[in-house]
Amino acid sequence: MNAAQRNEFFARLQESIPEPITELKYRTRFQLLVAVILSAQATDLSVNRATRKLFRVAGTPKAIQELGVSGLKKYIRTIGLYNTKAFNIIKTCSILLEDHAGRVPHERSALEALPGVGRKTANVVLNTAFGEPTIAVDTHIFRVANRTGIAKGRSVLQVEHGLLRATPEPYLKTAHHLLILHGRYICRARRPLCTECVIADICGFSEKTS
DNA sequence: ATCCCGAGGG
DNA sequence: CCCTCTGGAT
Repeated sequence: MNAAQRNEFFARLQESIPEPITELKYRTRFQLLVAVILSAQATDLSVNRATRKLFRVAGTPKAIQELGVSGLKKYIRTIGLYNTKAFNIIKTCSILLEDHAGRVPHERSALEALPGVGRKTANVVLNTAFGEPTIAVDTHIFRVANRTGIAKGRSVLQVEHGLLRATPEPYLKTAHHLLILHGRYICRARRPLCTECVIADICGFSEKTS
């Protein structure tokens, strides 16, 4: 894909997606961090259902820490991987309180030092909470990048670096949400809606499957 | 490479 | 039944 096509790629995605923002519900950076940890291998709908009650009762590091692991589990039992997530979130709350004055750190290294936070979650927080030009490669973006050919790679890190090079500067801050929302609703894992896709003509995938 | 792990869709 | 969902730790 050449430079003109890459520009067209993002220009059309932006036109078709008026609000390229997260669908996770949160009020503070801390709540976003918790929601993103919970979103691993889970739908945002499932996460929002749980956090609606959780954040109403406990929306701060101190309040969630006071719930304890078993107390927190009661709110997130309907989300997959809840044992690990409950343990990690309680531990993350104590680290935030002890080392960061209860605030979410802006540094990648400090974010990735939190249990349950890897490169993908750190990238989401840096982009969504702090407005940094990061691209978090999740299951959707990995699929969209490889299918369309905007950035091919076998590993998520490979795709992340490819996307950062392939994305025109004006789209660096919104690329993450443009790609993920396109992947969720159009370029779906199964039965992608190529006939409704605004970039089908510059994508190598749809003609291969017809 | 494997485990964790509920809910929704087909 | 199957696959998929904004992964991380070992």
